This record gives sequence, structure tokens and C-alpha cells, in this order.
Amino acid sequence: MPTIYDVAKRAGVSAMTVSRVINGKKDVKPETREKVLKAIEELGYVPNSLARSFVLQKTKTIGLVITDITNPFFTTLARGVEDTAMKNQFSVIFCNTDEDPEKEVLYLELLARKRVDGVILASASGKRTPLKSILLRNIPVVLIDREVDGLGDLDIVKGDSIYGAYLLTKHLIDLGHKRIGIIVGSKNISTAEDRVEGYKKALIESGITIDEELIRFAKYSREDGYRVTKELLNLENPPTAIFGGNNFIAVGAMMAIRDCGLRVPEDIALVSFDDIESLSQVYPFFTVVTQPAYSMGVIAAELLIRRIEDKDRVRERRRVILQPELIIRESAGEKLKEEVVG
Amino acid sequence: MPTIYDVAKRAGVSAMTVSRVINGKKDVKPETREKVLKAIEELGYVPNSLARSFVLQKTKTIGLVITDITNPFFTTLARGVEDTAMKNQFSVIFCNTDEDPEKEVLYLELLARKRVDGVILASASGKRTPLKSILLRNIPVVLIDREVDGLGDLDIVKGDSIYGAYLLTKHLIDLGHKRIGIIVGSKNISTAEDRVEGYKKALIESGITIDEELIRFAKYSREDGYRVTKELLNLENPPTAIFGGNNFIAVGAMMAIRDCGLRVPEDIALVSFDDIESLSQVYPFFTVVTQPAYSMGVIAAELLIRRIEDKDRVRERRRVILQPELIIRESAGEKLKEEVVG
DNA sequence: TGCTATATTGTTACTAGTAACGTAGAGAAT
DNA sequence: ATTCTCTACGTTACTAGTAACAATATAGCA
Repeated sequence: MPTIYDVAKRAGVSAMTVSRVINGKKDVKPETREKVLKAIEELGYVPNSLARSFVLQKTKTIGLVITDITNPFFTTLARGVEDTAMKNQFSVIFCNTDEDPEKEVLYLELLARKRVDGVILASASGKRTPLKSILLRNIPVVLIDREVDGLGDLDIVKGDSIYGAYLLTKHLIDLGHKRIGIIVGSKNISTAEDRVEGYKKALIESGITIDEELIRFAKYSREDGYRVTKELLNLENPPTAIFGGNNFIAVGAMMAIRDCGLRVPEDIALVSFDDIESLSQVYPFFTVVTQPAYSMGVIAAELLIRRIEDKDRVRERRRVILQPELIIRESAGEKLKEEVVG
Repeated sequence: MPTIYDVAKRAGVSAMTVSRVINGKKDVKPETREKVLKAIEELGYVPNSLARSFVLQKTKTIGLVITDITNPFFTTLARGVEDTAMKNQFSVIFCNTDEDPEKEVLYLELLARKRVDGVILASASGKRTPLKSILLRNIPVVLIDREVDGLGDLDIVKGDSIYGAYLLTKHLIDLGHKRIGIIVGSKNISTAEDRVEGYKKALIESGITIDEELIRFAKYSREDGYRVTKELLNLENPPTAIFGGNNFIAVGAMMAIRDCGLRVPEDIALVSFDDIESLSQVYPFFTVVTQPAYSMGVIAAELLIRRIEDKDRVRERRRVILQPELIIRESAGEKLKEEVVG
């Protein structure tokens, strides 16, 4: 494990000169450069970026905290972050919180210890406290997908959940549905609240009374999608349509509906917020509202890297709200016959 | 950004004592510990693991080099690695090579610079050279999913591609297919070669002549799945069944078949190596051979961490071959009528 | 020839921790 | 009283690089 000093000795120069060669600085005579390069080659020297980060006080690393890399939405988003980071010579440490605020604290603490240059966070808690050690250290943060209470001053990249949910609900209403169940993530997550807000807006606009019984805050997971859908189906007056608050919930709902011996869309309509690409390519079935996940990742990474590399930290905060898109496929079915309504 | 010295000064002790407190070493009087803890709290001190890694010569970080986190197989595998790493206080740096050997070199070089404690590699090149700087430095490596030429002495965790491909091909043969097209990854990737080997074995065993025209090495991607499937369909004597070498290829094949106005399985059978969980849960359509991706990740991470933490590096190499499972669903269809055969 | 400007290279100090060793003091054993 | 042992803590040196400054060489020019 040769160091820069071993290279220096072999090339007959000082460590500083080797450092200059490695970092492509000018002020090195071409023939000296050659000698150094030769010594590096011969020794199989690989620079120690640990030592480098240590003295430069920057790690060229960002932390990406999401809830579950297994969710296609976050997978795609993560890919956008990684590609952009790599393009800028940054590497990425991934953290899966599984919607667990305690894991969030743990990971953010870890990232602070690792002295990452910046953090991209899809918060599981919606709270500002887990960010304490990050913010204290003035490490730039870009929020993604979800707001965090009391951090309105941070950069954020997210989809317009209110509008997306409005679109999706409106579509169901247009098909004749009046009892629409909605299942979203837990209450402190901004997307959950926003999607319910958009849902309510569409209902109110159409003069449909809101039945709180049909609005369920759970967890963005297949398990909760399954469980809560069963609850909804077992209601005395069950919904004729279900709005899955994200793709996992929609998949869970689908399984619950099937297990109850019902068909989608013949017996019940089902729509989803967020698409599942690998599914829709093979089987374009789910009517969804989809968000540009890859772009979200790219934009977040770009914003973050710009902040990191900026000397002046005083520039205004940026909020990027990306528009969702309604894709009508089969799972919401045809227009209901009048008899069904009411 | 307080350091351990700031804490020491505030607590009226030496830096070493603070270090002992942080690392939970004994030999610290309880009341001294309290003083130190109080100082840490008051200053908002967060240990610098960069400095720590630097002196300890270990980073508690592993590199995971895969081809594409977007592929559900690798997503699940990655989750297994990450969970296991976290459980052992390791973090993971993800690298997507996109089946590009040049990116592989770049990333492995990066990981060497970062002085990761170990590497898990699903090689895109199948070659040993990209690993040069890693191996030179005696950084432990566990291969995953794919062999690398000339590295038979490294730990490896992989599925039994030969057997899996045999199962899948045998299934098609049992249904009466004799002209089976197979599309796999590029030739230097061991899974591609193994899957073709299993395919051939099944054909030979059933006395079916091998037609090299039906065997295609491409890239494990949707694009190549699409492109090569079209080639196969345009053959003078096209196959009656297609074996997608991985899930991406199968999805691409599906789209190509549909674009040609054909139906699966009525007009042509289609099977896939590797499942797509989110798809199969909603739409159990593809007949597949599936590998335990999560377990693969877990086992690889465990093997690696064991090597990293082991003092004696002399123990024998371990090869873990996991058995694949055939899941028969719809995409291979029913038994062909005799008239079709020959 | 001597002086100055410029190019190239070296020296020193610093980054934030920890290992290894050293030492003081209290109580126990002789 | 002296020596021993143990606990609790401090000191020193080291990890691999780089910034800032210092020094030297070289060339141009009067």
C-alpha cells in the first residue's frame, strides 16, 4: 500500500510535486511529470481519497435517504441521483428508512459522521429533528418528494400531489363513482396529506359529500394496502372505487380485491398514484398518475451539487414542483351505468 | 464544527479520554464519562469518521458494483446487501455499470481510492483486469451472480444458471416446442454462457438438433430483447418459443411480439430467467425461473464482512450456488398439438 | 555581469482521530 | 514503611494528503 511519499522517493521528487501531478495542476515540468507517472505505475499507487477528503474537508459524497429502494418510484429516482452525481464526480451512499423515523435518525447521524457534502432526503418522519446534526453542521440538504415541517426554507423537488390526486379522483368521478376509498401513507408525510387534499377538492367540486370513513392513513406498503383495502371492502357501504396512495398500496389493494373474489375493474375500480414501469410495459393495466421520478432525482442532485460547490450560500431557496400526468388504462373501467349511482 | 479536542477542553480532560467515552471503552470513571457526555451534548459534537477511518485504516464501507439498480433482480439483491451491511454497521456505495466494462473500471478504481473495506461485484466485463487496483491492495472481493475469468479463487454467490436454463427449456420441450429461440447477455458474462449451456443440454437430452441461428448473445436490456426478438421472428423458420435470458430481455421480447401483432402464448411461447416481483403479484403471467435475489445479497454481504473482519486470510474460498425455481404461469401456454410439431 | 521575473520544486504545518505506552495515585499485600 | 497492582487518565507519534509559503533555478534583459 504505497503512499504519496513512496512515489515521491521513487521519482526523486517531493510529495507535493506528486500531489500536483495527480491533481493535474500546472507548474510541473513535463519530464518531471513523466518521472512521477512512471513511479505511480511501477508502484501501483492509488491515491487515498480518505486522506484527501480529510485535509480538504470535503468528501465528494452525498447521502440519499429514501424509504425503500425496492419501490420502483424510488429506484428510478435513485438512478437519476446516481447518474448525476457520477457525472459530477460524486458518489452516493444509499439509505433505506422503510418509513421508520428511527432509522431515519440513525442514517442521518451516520451521514453526518461520514461528513458527506450534502444530503437528499425523502423524509419518513416529516419532522425536522432527525436532521439536527446535519443542519447544525451546515451540510446542504435538498428535500425530495416530501416536505418537512419547519424546513420550508430548504430546496425541494417534488411532484404536485394535490393536483395529481385531483386528476385521479376527478377521473373516477367522471366515470360515475361517488364512493371512492383512498389509502395513503401516514399523516405526517406531506404526500399523504396532499393526496387526500386533492382527493377532497375533486369531491367537493363535484358536490359529493366527503365520508371520512373512506379516507385511510396507513403506511405506503403492500401490506397496508392489502389490509386497509380489506377493511374498506368489509364496510357496510363499501366504495365502488379505490385510490391507492402509491404503487405499493395499489398492488396490495389489487391482491386484497382478488382475494375477496372480486374483479378489477368489473366489480371495483382501482387507480394508483405512481406507475410501475416494468408492469405497465408488459401489462398496461393500471390507470395511474405518474411522476417524472428520474428527472426528480436528476434535478435534486443538480440542485444539491450546485449548493455544495457554491461559495456564496446566500442565494434564495428553490422549490421545483413537477407536474404529474394522468395515464388512463384499464383498471378504472368504463363509465358506470346510472342505476349503480346513488 | 467542534472536534474531539474542543470536547476535551470543555470537559477538562484529554482528547484520548473523550475518544474512550465515544467508543464505549472501559477505563473511564463514570463521573468523567458524564462530564464528557455533557460536553458532547452542549457542543453538538459529531465524531468525524473520516479521521477515524484514516487512522484505523478501515472505512466500514463496502462497494456494491452491479449493472443496473433499476433491474428488479438487482434491486432486491442490493436490498439484501444493504440490510446486512447496516446490521453490521457497514455502509454501502452503489455503482451501476450498465453492462459497460469501462464504467466497471472507473467504479472499481473509485472504490480503491475510497479505500472501501470490501467489494461485491457482479462483473460486466467477466475480466479480471478491472479489479487490478482492488486485488493489488488485498481488498476482499465477493463475486455475485457472475464468475470472472481467472478468479476462481474468490468467494462467489450465484444462482445455478445451467440448471435453471435447463428447467425452463425442458418445460418448453415438454409442451412440444422444438424451435426455441434464446437471447442472453454478452458472451463474456458467465450467466449468458451458462444459460445457453443449460438450454443446449435440455435440447440434446431430448434429441433435438441445436440450431445456432436461434442462439443469440446480446445485452441484458429491454432494447436488445426487443431488437433480437424481432430478428428471430423475421427468420424464415421462426421459433415457436422464446427464452428471455433475463427479465429485461423478456420484457423487450414481449413488446416486440406484441408489436408484430402476435399474442403470447397463443401464437408464441415466452419464458424468462428471473422474475419481476411487482409484475407477478399483480399479473401472474410470465413463466419464469426465479432466483433468490435477496438471499444472494445477504449471503454475499455476510461472506464479505466475515472476510473483512477475519484476521486470518488463509481460509478456503467459498462458493455458494443457490438453486433456482421454476414457476409455471401462463406465458408458455398449453401443450402444442401434434400437427404443429415438425 | 548583475538584477529581476518567472517557472518549478520543496518545507512546514495542519486536518481529527487513535494506538501504544507512560504515569500518578489509591489501596492491598508484605 | 515499602513494594505491588490496578484504575484512570495523559503524552507522543502516527495516519496520507494539501495549502501556503519559501526557496531555488532558469531565463531574459539592460
